[in-house]
Amino acid sequence: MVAAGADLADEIGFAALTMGGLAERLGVRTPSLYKHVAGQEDLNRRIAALALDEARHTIGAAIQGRAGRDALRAAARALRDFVLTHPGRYAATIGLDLSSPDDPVALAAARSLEPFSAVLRGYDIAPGDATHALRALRSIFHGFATIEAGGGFQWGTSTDESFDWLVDLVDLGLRARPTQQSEPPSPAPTAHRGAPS
Amino acid sequence: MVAAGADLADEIGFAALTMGGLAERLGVRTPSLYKHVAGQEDLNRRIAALALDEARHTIGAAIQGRAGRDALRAAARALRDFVLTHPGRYAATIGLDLSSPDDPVALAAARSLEPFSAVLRGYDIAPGDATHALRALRSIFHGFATIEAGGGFQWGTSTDESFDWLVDLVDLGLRARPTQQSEPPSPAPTAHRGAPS
DNA sequence: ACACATCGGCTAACCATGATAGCTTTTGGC
DNA sequence: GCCAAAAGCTATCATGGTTAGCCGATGTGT
Repeated sequence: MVAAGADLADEIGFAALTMGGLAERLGVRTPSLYKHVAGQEDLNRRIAALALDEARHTIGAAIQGRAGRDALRAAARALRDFVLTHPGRYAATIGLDLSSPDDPVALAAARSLEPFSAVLRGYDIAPGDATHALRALRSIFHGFATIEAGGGFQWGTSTDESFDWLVDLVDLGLRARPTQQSEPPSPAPTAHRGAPS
Repeated sequence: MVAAGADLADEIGFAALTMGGLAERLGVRTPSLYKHVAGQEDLNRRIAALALDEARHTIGAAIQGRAGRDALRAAARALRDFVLTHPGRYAATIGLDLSSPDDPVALAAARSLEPFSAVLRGYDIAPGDATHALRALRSIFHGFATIEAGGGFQWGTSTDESFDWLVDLVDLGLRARPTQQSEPPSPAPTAHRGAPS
């Protein structure tokens, strides 16, 4: 049922998703939905959790076997494709209340950054800068994808080209940064936990 | 009245802005508002236009007398400050319908990019890449500011530091890009019109 | 076979909000 | 003081989220 809501949101826009609309889509009366979700807020959060997990899996699959700029490119493209093909789902993930750290949505949000964390392992980032770098990647590609999905880029210039240009910009910036001196004594950060940013 | 709506949106969040709430704030009954705006949609767009103009002026003032990285930093900080101090106004500017090119909101949106266009004149960007670079700056700082304003950055790590790190990343990326060969024969792009992206 | 708990649906009703119609009051120029 | 425009009001309606309380189907333990 949450999946049906997510599909409907992708079709008509997340802001236009109503309990009545979803009930109609399911061939059911509105109050029946309350046997499955606690209300619209609950529905929205479940769609968000679904979207975050789907995005993580898709992006994770896209970077398999890649590293460095290839991985960055693949991850960024996978995110962009996800947002363009599932704008409603993705919109559900914006502006969530994440204050309860063990809430399923907050966990999904934290885990959704794992692929980007993996991408950063292909660059020479000082351990103390890991959070900054992760926040940077997230901001950058979230920003592009949401503006593009919202029709914010006017003009004829190809957004595909702009996107590739942006990926190159980020790759160059990550490399141009003064490299950290040799290997730190402590073991490299392991992957057992995606760092929430 | 639009300004009162913008202030209220900053206080309670743009999504929570209602005609009834604004009427109460103004000490007036709801239908009276319809003598001034055509409806909620119209109110939202007017708030968006106000916000875009205010942001443009604030960012424009911040980059006066600066160039290169200083200008980039100043512009990015001014945008971030604007979003953090006026989250409701800024949220009104997201996802606007810009399909009518001579609509006041579309004009304000196009003009709002002028300061970033000016910042880019401090870098050696090939003319054909101007739109890409402008879209990049917009995506990057929009992304960071909206995620931060929405409480999306968890953890204790300072968002101030992350922001400065991001600005450096962009500056380095813009400089590391293979430089265009010498001066183009045509005159440098003038400032008389901000390029909508 | 039967009692019954559970699940998932229903109708009816309520409340908040956006919107419109039509009337009244305020106000400012003459 | 007159009058038209500006700005307010009450009354009313539609939509959408939500709750309460009821009903039928299903499946299980005795």
